[in-house]
Amino acid sequence: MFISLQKQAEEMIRRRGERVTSGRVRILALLLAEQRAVSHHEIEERLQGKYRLDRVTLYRVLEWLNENGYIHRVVGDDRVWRFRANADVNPHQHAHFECTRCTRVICLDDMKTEYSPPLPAGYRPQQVELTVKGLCAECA
Amino acid sequence: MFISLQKQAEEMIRRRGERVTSGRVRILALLLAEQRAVSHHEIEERLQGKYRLDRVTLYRVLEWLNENGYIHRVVGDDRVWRFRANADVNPHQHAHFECTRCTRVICLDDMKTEYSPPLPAGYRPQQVELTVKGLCAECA
DNA sequence: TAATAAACGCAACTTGGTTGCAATACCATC
DNA sequence: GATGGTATTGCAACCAAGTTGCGTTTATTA
Repeated sequence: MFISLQKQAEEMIRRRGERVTSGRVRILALLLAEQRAVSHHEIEERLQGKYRLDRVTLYRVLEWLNENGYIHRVVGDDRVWRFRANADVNPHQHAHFECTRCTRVICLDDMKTEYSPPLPAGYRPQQVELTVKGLCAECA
Repeated sequence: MFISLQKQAEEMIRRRGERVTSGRVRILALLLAEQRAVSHHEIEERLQGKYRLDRVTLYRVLEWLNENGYIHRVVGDDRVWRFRANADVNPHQHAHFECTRCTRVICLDDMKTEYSPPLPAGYRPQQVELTVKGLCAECA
């Protein structure tokens, strides 16, 4: 299943001349298939059996994918990192929705805030993050 | 020092008929004196000597102050809670600035976003949080 | 001032994430 | 296709932030 995503993930990494490892491909493919931001723990659960990966490796792969711009991460109110594959949209301007009941996080990709609030003198903005908290469709 | 803030803090709690304890007063006063959001750890450091408080108690006091609306908390990219006394502004609409170098967090109180981005069907927004990341005046 | 319910302090625990290091897997080159 | 060097992996141990249980102390109310 998701063979095409595996291929797509592999191709994304190879194209940039980075080392293609099974872990990177599997995780990136998994995140590409996902509509929302998933936690380290959730990813670990899905990689059972012969696909299982050491938790440390998983952390490192996620860190690597993040640093190299394949994915991005958000920290929720439960202080847990959640990861999502980057669409080709501007990576420095995205919004998230966080459900206050089930802690699920989804990305609101279609928003295009160019909003930049007034900052004190000397402050330099680099990135604006907007999080809407509330109840998701299932919890509402 | 800050006697008036101690008094103010005490008065805030007493006025609502809640139990006035030295820990609550000290911490609320400390937060009232602060222009930015401070972490549990920072608060602990400032309460040395005869003012020192057990870390667990500190966590519990902060939790209590938060639940009772005296303060609010933000989680930064370092996954650490930071606390700030609530101004009398609308508590459900505030913005923060987070320095990507020194992790300092300040509150941008004067912003008045009424912005509510389009959500998927069935989703119910409760609160909008906007975080601007970048370099603070000292780190820029 | 005594009764009592809420707060506090201590110790032990949990969870999410990190570090060091030896073993293994990519991939470039032969 | 074999080989070697470097990047990645897995394991074990570790760390930091925050939580839980429980006996002791303290703030309030009568």
